[in-house]
Amino acid sequence: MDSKKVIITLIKINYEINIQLMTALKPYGISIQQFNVLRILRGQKGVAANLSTVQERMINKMSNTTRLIDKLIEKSFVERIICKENRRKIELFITNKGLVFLNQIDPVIDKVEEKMIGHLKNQDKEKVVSLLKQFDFS
Amino acid sequence: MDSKKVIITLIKINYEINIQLMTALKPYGISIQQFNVLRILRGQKGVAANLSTVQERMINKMSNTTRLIDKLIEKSFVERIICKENRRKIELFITNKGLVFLNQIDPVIDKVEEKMIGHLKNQDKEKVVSLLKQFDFS
DNA sequence: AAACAATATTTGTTACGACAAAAATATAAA
DNA sequence: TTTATATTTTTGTCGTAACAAATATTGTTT
Repeated sequence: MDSKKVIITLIKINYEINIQLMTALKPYGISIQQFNVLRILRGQKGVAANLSTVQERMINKMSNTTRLIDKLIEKSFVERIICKENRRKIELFITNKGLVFLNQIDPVIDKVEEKMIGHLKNQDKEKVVSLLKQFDFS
Repeated sequence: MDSKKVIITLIKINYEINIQLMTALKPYGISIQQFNVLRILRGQKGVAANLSTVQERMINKMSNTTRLIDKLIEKSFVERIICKENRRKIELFITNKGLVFLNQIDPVIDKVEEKMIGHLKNQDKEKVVSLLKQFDFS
């Protein structure tokens, strides 16, 4: 099989996944990127996160995290404080409002994900992941 | 296995693929999207393509094809003529310069694709594709 | 023909990714 | 201490995606 075909298939599937996720989030007025940043901040469990910490955990490392977080602050889902020990750094927290919002959305996303691949056998899901991890990006 | 893990893995792999392709194209001053439009136009083998034809064949159907093509016209890789029979339509052609350019880039992309998954067994490539096609986006 | 609907493309807006450069602060070296 | 270097975040710019609305043209109906 042509390598090109595999790549194109994967890119198309990714595109479809994105559409599904976007569509599910749309009624809630939040983008996938903002949603992911919120999830990262929730994962901190009250511990402050620096911008760089968030950035490391994001999929798109080159995105502009400052402005993504600006949007979340506008919505009062996130708070930004200047770090006392090192004033170059900032400290980011998810607010209560952000937590409530996120908890509301989680099942929506879970449902979309299950719809997309919930019918796959466990063995098949593991096979996809193991095959994808064999891709070489060195 | 968690469906979420499969989805996230796929999104991350797609991200890496994009980086590899982008990096390969960068020295040539062209984006993946522009490159793909050029390939679509080459596939026409001299037959004019309408904007809508190009759009149908693109992966990102919602992208702004008009402006993507504007960029290619600036580079003299594409020509745009208003269709005589139906002046709402436009006719798009890849130029000779565009063809030469594309032929120069093809092997570069092929090489990147081979580097990423050329080492996979034929059977494994087919397995990935067949598993990915089982995803449900209805 | 005039009005209306359908089709094809363009334009405008918002959000984000990629990336370079600037700004602010901290740390280390001379 | 002054200078240089490193770190962290912010800002600016461009390209593109998503999407709505506008425009132009054609086709259809009355």
